[in-house]
Amino acid sequence: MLFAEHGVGGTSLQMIAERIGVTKAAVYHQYNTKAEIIRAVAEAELDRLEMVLDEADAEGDAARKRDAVIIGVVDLAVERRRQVGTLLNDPVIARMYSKDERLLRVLGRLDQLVMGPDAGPGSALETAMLTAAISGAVIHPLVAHQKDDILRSELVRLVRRLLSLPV
Amino acid sequence: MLFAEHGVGGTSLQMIAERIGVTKAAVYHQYNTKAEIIRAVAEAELDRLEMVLDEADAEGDAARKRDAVIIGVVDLAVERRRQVGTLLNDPVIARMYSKDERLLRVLGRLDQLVMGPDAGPGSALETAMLTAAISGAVIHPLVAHQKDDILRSELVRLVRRLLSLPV
DNA sequence: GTCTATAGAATGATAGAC
DNA sequence: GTCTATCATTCTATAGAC
Repeated sequence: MLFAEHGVGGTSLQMIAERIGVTKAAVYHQYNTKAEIIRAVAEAELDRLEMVLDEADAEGDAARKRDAVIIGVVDLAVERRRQVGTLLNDPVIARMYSKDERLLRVLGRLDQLVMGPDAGPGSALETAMLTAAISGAVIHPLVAHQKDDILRSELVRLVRRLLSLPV
Repeated sequence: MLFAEHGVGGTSLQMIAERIGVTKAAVYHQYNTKAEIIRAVAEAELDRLEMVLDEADAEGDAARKRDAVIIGVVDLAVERRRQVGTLLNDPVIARMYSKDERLLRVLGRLDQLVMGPDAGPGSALETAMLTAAISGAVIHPLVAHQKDDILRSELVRLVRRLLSLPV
């Protein structure tokens, strides 16, 4: 993904068109502005996260929902290392979505699923740290070379420890 | 900081010059290329991190070093929320420093100080998660509004939990 | 839908005066 | 050291042919 390679602000429509294999004009036929492209990419990533939440929410009780969402989010982050980090960390997207109600709603749902229905308002920091830890760890210089399956199991273990859950 | 606001790739020399209050030509008198500016900013941030490590290393035993580095890194991240995230997450800097020996050496030192002298190679992921969690949490949408002092104490508490340390 | 061609602004970088 | 002026290139975006 180009946004993850050069940052959103450092990616031009020329690059995007060349990567796809068409001209700029063809890209502009699908999207009217660069902002629209950014939005489409961010929304697609949010779709994936929401699917993970939906699947977890289909579980029976709160504990199973929580376990499912932890595994699901870790899987998503490992599978799409760079993209998840871009969504959460790129300053252009951050500015675009700082007041976006969908992003806040999805993060709120994640918070509820992870921390349980009786979570107070103080749980936000814990959830923030959780998502930051996962999305940041998978692209960290110290971990860049790590194999997917080892990364997955270790991340789940550390996340559970962060949440004071039994491993 | 402009790099934190628009990303490194999305920041132009025009913007930098205007922010300082001079012309582009004046900036080019100090730095020969844009890459040189990026490097200077990243090095300054690394300097700060290394100073924190130096102070922690001056403590007596391993446990005190570890406690000092946790508090120092959290303080640094809260004090410079955006900048720390930029150094660790911006793809342009990441590419520039992916094979930089100084960055790897500093992160290695951090790993040693946090995990102790008897830490195995598996500790890298734990340290990666730690730095990612701290640097990512402080700029997270769910936490952006949080006051500095509360953020500081809560982060230290959660970091210690992540490391299985007594709070 | 995709192309060529182009407009007008912004980009990184340089030359030369003060 | 800082300025104005400029260079070649690239940028976002549009017009119009096929």
